[in-house]
Amino acid sequence: MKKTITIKDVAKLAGVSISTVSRVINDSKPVTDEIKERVLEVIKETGYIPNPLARSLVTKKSQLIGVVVPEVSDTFVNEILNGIEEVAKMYDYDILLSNTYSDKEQELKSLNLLRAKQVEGIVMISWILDEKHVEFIQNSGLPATYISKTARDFDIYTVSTSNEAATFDMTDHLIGKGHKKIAFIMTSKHETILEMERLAGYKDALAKNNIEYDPSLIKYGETHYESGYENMKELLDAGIIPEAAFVTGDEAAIGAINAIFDAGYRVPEDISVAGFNDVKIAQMYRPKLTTVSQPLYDMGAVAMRMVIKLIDGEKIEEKKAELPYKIVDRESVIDRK
Amino acid sequence: MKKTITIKDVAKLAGVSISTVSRVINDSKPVTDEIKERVLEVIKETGYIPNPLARSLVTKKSQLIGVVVPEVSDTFVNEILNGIEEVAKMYDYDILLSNTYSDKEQELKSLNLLRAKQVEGIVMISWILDEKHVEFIQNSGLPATYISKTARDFDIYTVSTSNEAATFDMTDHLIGKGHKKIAFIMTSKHETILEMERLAGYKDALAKNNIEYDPSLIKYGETHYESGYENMKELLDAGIIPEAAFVTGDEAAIGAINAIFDAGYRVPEDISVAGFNDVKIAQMYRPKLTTVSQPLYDMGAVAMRMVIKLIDGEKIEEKKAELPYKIVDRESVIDRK
DNA sequence: CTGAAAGCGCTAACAA
DNA sequence: TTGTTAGCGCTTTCAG
Repeated sequence: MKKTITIKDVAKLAGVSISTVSRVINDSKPVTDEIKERVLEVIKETGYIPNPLARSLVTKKSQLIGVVVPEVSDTFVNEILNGIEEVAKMYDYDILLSNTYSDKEQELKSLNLLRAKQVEGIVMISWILDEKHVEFIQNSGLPATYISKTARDFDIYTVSTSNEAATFDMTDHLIGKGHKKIAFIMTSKHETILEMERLAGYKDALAKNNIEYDPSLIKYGETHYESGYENMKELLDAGIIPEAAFVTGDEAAIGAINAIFDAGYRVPEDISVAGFNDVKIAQMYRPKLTTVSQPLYDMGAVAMRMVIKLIDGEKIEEKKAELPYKIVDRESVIDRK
Repeated sequence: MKKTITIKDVAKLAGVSISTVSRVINDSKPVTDEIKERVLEVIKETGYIPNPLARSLVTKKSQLIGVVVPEVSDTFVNEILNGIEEVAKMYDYDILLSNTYSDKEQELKSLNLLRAKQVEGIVMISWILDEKHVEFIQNSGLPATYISKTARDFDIYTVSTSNEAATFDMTDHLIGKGHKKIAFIMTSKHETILEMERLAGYKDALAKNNIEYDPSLIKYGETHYESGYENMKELLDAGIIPEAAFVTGDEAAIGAINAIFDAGYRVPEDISVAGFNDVKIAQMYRPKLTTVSQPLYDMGAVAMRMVIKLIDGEKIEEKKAELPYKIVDRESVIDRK
């Protein structure tokens, strides 16, 4: 173990007081050039690094921002994370990452933990916002932004894309391609706000096109591959063969496609499949996935930028940043007309 | 802003000294039950959380472990990370993540940064170990482990799988399936240790089976999808149509498969393709990828466990943990015999 | 078993 | 411009 060298050592070696040293490292106050140089010299020689812990303790600034995510290994989350990280680095913040596995209990724990760790702000990715958490964060007085699909009803800083509108558009797009019997496989559970909004979008599109709503075409699940596979398989096993399936997540959509393959059908010739998010694999997979593209990276970047502004006490005009989505038409949806 | 409540407040409210409060939160010394309860009561009421910064400052333990990775969004890295995180959480450590984009310069910076942040140990994932970095870490006296494919020559704590043996085995496996003209697409650049080891494995397998080595079948690249696609495309465009392609990374392998598709060939009927790593998508993709499976999660877990042992001053018998790999035979390789 | 006091490494008044 | 000093919130001797 190496003895760690402190500000005192530097001061002694340079023959000045510790405050002077402090001043040169932060250049917070003027210091004579000559002395400054001498101190810098010593710092270089000794390889001294200020202890950020001690510094944080007094300044109450940790240069840490807490990021809570439902699941790091989810590619969707991953791409948002890239945006978050980039901006954090740009402003010299470090990130404390907390994985909640979409567990509400764990989410609260993470929040607590992060607060304890003295983070200066929080970015939270959560499909479904919980009143309790919002309250918790607001009580803590910490600057925070949410990346979510269901933040509309809260008076908080959010970045999102319009979930309902996107669902509507994709459904409408599918109908436009001549599909009528459209399975709707959600990557969210029953009775959540997310589900309600999506279902509303789906139903509205149906209604607009005079197609009757058929509940047996609806499935609830999760974002991962297996969930999509299972749900589609259940449909097929039940003898329900849709013309198209709209799965609200790309990984799950690919799962669905594989289930279709395994049941002996072709995609898109027999059944078209559309996804949501436009994650990397959407382009890697064959057939390339038709999906709703969201500016994932940007969402992360914007959210992070917002908390930093909040930390710095800058004003933000608009609490809700709604980023644009778009339909990306690739190979997994066929034109039936 | 809420006034944060400190140990002093708790002490006053409970009518005891701060040392007593400290004792009950750490239960480091015996405290009368009655008093203990009173203090606990106050803590609950006030929602007091000890400031870890202050604590770390005196104990010199940050409960932080630095993890430096080449690229978080790489699925390979991601799965290792899961193992790392799980173990960290188990032992109550937090993780400070640093992304280097495989840049040697950045790697050194990250290391410095982490050290400054007072991490107690380091886990580093790096394909190619650099003498400088190893030296840096060793000088810092920080407990560290490396997850790497090329750590053999250093006297450091490493977890890895045998790169050369795995390459040999897969090549041999391909040959066993009746392939002779086997393209070898590496996800590493020319003139790296990694490349040399892999090439050695490949050549040895060829030699063992009396197949002549053909340099025009060899390509160098990177781990990502695009790189695999490009390399395969170049081969095909040059009129070189192998019977099989061994790509030393799954994402790149899928890229290669797509290049083959786009050129109008079938996989595996026309060209077999094998990958390396057995990342999640290897099973999601169709045809399912034949690949070398490495216990990614375990590698992360083992590495993390090692640093923690190191931090705790426990002895570790073996500096090199070499984890087993295995050939996973799925659908992307056909039997030609 | 409990309290007083020192001190972790640093910043920020306050004097000089 | 510089040094002295008082903390930041906590743990840990050291007395009692």
